[in-house]
Order: sequence, then structure tokens, then C-alpha cells
Amino acid sequence: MQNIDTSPLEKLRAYLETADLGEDGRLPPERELAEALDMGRTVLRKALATLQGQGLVWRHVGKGTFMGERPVASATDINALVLRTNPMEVMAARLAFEPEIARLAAANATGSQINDMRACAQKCRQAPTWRQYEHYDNRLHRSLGEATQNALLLALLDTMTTVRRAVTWSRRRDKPDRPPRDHHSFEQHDRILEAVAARDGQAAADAMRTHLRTVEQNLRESLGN
Amino acid sequence: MQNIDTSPLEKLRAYLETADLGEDGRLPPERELAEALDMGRTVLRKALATLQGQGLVWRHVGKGTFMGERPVASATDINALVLRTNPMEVMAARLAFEPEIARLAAANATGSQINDMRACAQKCRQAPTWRQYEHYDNRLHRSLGEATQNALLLALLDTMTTVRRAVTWSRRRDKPDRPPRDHHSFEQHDRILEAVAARDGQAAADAMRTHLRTVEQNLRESLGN
DNA sequence: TCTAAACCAATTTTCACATTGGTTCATGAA
DNA sequence: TTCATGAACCAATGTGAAAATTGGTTTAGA
Repeated sequence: MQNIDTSPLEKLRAYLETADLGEDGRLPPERELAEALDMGRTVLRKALATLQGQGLVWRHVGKGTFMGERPVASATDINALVLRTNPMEVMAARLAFEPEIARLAAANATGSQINDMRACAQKCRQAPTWRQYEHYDNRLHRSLGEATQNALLLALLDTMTTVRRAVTWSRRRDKPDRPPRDHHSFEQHDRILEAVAARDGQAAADAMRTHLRTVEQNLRESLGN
Repeated sequence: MQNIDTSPLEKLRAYLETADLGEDGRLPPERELAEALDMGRTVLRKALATLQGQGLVWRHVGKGTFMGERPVASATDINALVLRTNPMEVMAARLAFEPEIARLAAANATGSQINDMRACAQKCRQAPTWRQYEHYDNRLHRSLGEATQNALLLALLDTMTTVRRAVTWSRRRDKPDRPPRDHHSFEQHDRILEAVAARDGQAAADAMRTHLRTVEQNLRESLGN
């Protein structure tokens, strides 16, 4: 029982070092591997269990056995994510994320992008309904993401927006008529765009933070706190 | 031709206002809808084309017709995203995102989470290979995301990490031996964790930014710039 | 010229089947 | 008995083809 038990483990270790696994790090199914290493499936499974305990491999029924650490599962499952979060969490994420978006937008936005954003801000002012206001507000915030010239940041922003819509969706208040003439966002949007146009990243981030804090306050009140 | 043509459009508009569409805003297939509204498929399609021109609905072969604006395609398609980005973009995203993660972690981390992170930092120091070093480095950065107590932020961080691995993957250098004893990250990790433990969000964000700037510099050199 | 039916192509859904890690159990050696 | 061994079985997953669905296009007919 002394080295009869350790021998398969070392055999397996040696195999893993020399084997040319595919890009995904997947190794052959247990039945094949057992035959290739000239051992029973039971003893192979024991050896694999040891390696799994050490975090060197991970396994899943129907998939196979893989080298390395188990990949993160929930990365892109938006539906599952919506169930685990809530409006205040989304707001906190926006407050962490969007000011930095604004900062980078100030550094990288093109002239035509700035024009587009100004057009969105203008449409927000003229929107005859809350629905249309939100449409252009969304476009404005996304345009800032585009202006960063960073596809990854834009994708992350889009993901956050998707979650935000899904979370906010159920409690979508039916507001009366239209945004008031002196709606706080109008001026705050202008401040953000001024800073972006002036290439002042710090001011853009601050203005965005101020804007989102106001939105957060409104959200708090609408949630009844 | 005068109102024979506008009548189907108004009928369709009236339907859209009263119909109880599912959460996805999908409306019945053309054939069903045509029968329900008692009109031919051709005239229904004309009306739908009008609404589509106004941006009120969008359609796709094999999928169906949906209310609202066409959703952003790339929100969660990581594979497509990997093709459109590059290591420097990922680095810029990390620099924008992770300092704010650290700031929120400082505000919300639990004691056991701080202990976990310290354990990761310690394992980084003792790692006998670069591979294991990266393993614990990844765990440390993700633990900071967990410490924000914000499921959405953590999901965004995971997405970014997935993309980062995929992008960096092809240019994975086979470094010799192991991280040097005085590897810059060791002390920088400690600084971040000190700030988090002291509940100093600003210091945590600054320390993270400093850390990532160093990583960025190394990346630049390894890319040959 | 307009309409409705037929047809087309993109997409989703369904289903059967193979694959794979996990579990149970009878067998047999120690 | 006790415990390891291997075969059979189980449930989750992947695969791939066929069928159904759906918006788009063409065509014949009134």
C-alpha cells in the first residue's frame, strides 16, 4: 500500500507535464487516459481526485477534465445577475464606473462625437414625454462610452445598462406629462459635456459624479426611503 | 388610397398600445398578427415597415418583430469582443475600473475577506512559479471585487478578467523560473491591502492605480514599445 | 396595381444519440 | 471479513441533424 498508491499519481503527473493538451487544457476522458497510462479507471480517478484537491485540475460531468483553475461561471449570465442585484447596487456601480468613463471620454472624444452628445442633450430638453427623455438620456450616456474609444469599456457599460434596465423595469413609474423645464439633468448634462469639450477629464468625472448623485437621491426617494 | 392606407397603420398602433407583450417586447409573427387584425399580410408588412422607419419597432428574420429600439449587439458576446480589443485597451479599462473597485472594497470589506486577501498576497510572495503567482494574483484582484459586496460590479470585473485572459493568452510569455524576491507587485499589493484594512478608500484607489500603472509599464515593454 | 399565396433564407427549437465524470454493486483476493 | 477492482449504470453535457418558425422576396392572378 505504500508506493502502489503513489505510483499512479506520479505517472499522471508525468503525463500532464509531457502531454500536449489542446488550447482549452482539456485532457482525454478517463476511460481513454486509464488505458493509455495502463491503469484501472478507479485508480486513475483517485489520482485525479488528488490533483483536483490541489487545485491543479477541475472536472465537470459531461464536459471533461481540465488543467488549471475552474473558470468563472457567472461572468455573462445577465438573467441570473438581475436576480442577485437591486437598484441601489446598480446605482453604486454607476457611481463607480461612469465618472471614469467621462474622464476617458474627455481625453479621447472626437469632434463629431461631442456634437452627437450635444444633440442628445438638446433632445432631452425638448422631449415631450418621459419615455423619449429616457431614450436620449440613455443615448447620451452611451455616447460617452463610445467616446472613450475603448471597445471593452463600452461593452462593460452596455452590460451595466442592460442590467439597469432589467432591474428598473418592474418599478417603472408612470410619471405625469413630461420632464419639467428646469429638470436637474439638463444643466448637469451640459456641465459634463462642457468638461468633455474642454478636454478636462477631472471636471468631467466630477460633473458625472454630481449628476449620478442627484439621480441616486431621486431613486432613494422613489423607493420610499 | 387616402385612408384605406392609413387605417391598417392606426389599427396596428392601437394594437401595440393595448397588447400585453412579453418582457422582451416581442409581438406575434406576421401571419398571426395579420389574421388577428383582420388584414392581409402584405398591408400589415407595409404598416410595420412604417413603424420600423420611425424606430418604433425592429425586426429580424427568424427572430420576430420587437417593440422599441434594436438592442445593442455586443453587450455580452465575449468572443466578438476579444477580436475588437487589444492588451492596451484592456489595461486602460483596468486603470479606469479597478481603482474604484478598491475604493468600494475599502468601504465594505468584511474582516474575513481582508484575511483572505492577505493570504493571497502571501501566496503570491511564496509562489514557486509564474503560473502560480498569476493564479493568486488573479484571486487577489477578484477578492477585492467580492469585497465591494456588489454583485453587479463583481460580474463586470469577471467579464473584464475573462477578456483580459483571452487577449493576453496568445502572447503568454514563458518566463524563466519564478517571480523575483523583490517583485514590484508584492509591496504594491501590501499597500492596497493596508489601505483597505484601514478603510481608507482614497488610499486604496491610489495604491491600485499605482500598481496598475506599473503593470501597464511592464506590458508596454513586453509589447516592444 | 394591388393582393395573396408560394417560396426563400435566417434562426430557433426539438430530439435522438454519443460522450463523460460520478455512483453503485457484485466479484474476488488478502 | 475487508477492501480494492472493474463492470454496469446514472445524470449532466455536447453534438448534429431535422423540423418548425419567422421576416423577406418573388410570382401568379384578379
